[in-house]
Amino acid sequence: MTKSSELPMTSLGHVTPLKAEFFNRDPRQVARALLGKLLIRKTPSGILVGRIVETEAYLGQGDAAAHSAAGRTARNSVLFGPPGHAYVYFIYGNHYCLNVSCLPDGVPGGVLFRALEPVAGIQQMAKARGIELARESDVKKISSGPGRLSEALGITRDRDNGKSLVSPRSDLRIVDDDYRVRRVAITPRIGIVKSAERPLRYFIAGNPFVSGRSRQD
DNA sequence: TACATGATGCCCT
DNA sequence: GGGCATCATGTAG
Repeated sequence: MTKSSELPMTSLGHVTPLKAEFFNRDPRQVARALLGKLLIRKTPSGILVGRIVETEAYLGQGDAAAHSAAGRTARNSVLFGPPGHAYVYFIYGNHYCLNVSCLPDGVPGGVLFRALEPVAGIQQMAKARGIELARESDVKKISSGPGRLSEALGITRDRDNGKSLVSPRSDLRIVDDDYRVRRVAITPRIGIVKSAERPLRYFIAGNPFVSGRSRQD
């Protein structure tokens, strides 16, 4: 509330930027709590805003699917650092995925952003994705998927890996606009082989912008 | 230095 | 529903 005046998004009304403490806990709690929050990207040509509708938790220890499972390396070091920082990695030769570090400095863990519901800067995001907004349903192609949302927001490893998501000066932040999530669904994570059965994927039940199979509640 | 693999998305059938 | 592009990273040799 105190910082809301710093953000040029008066059209969205009252918002509260999340602080580092929000991320200083178990990734499962963070993944659940992030649903309904707004991810905000400031660019030279405008503000991009998306509501977080789908996340996945990656536990530092005892989670074979997590990048941090085999210990600290140059690539995954952000996951071992302080909470509230962006961990961006390149995957399948084509896509970037955005995560946020959780837990105290020295303890690995993170949350993957899997899907956003476009809120503002929709035209600019569609352009970044190279898609035409011909029909209403085309909006769902903008940021329904981890690689898609990264492309929509212009997120890359060089530009964003290691960046704070809780600094007032950061061009990438998360805020709370008091949006109420009605119902949360929990399922196994998508696209992994190890620890594939663990229910660590969280999404807003019934939200049409959730990626892949949004059924189940 | 070489090689296998992956927290994906797109296009084709 | 399935195949494939495409490359950074980690590990083996």
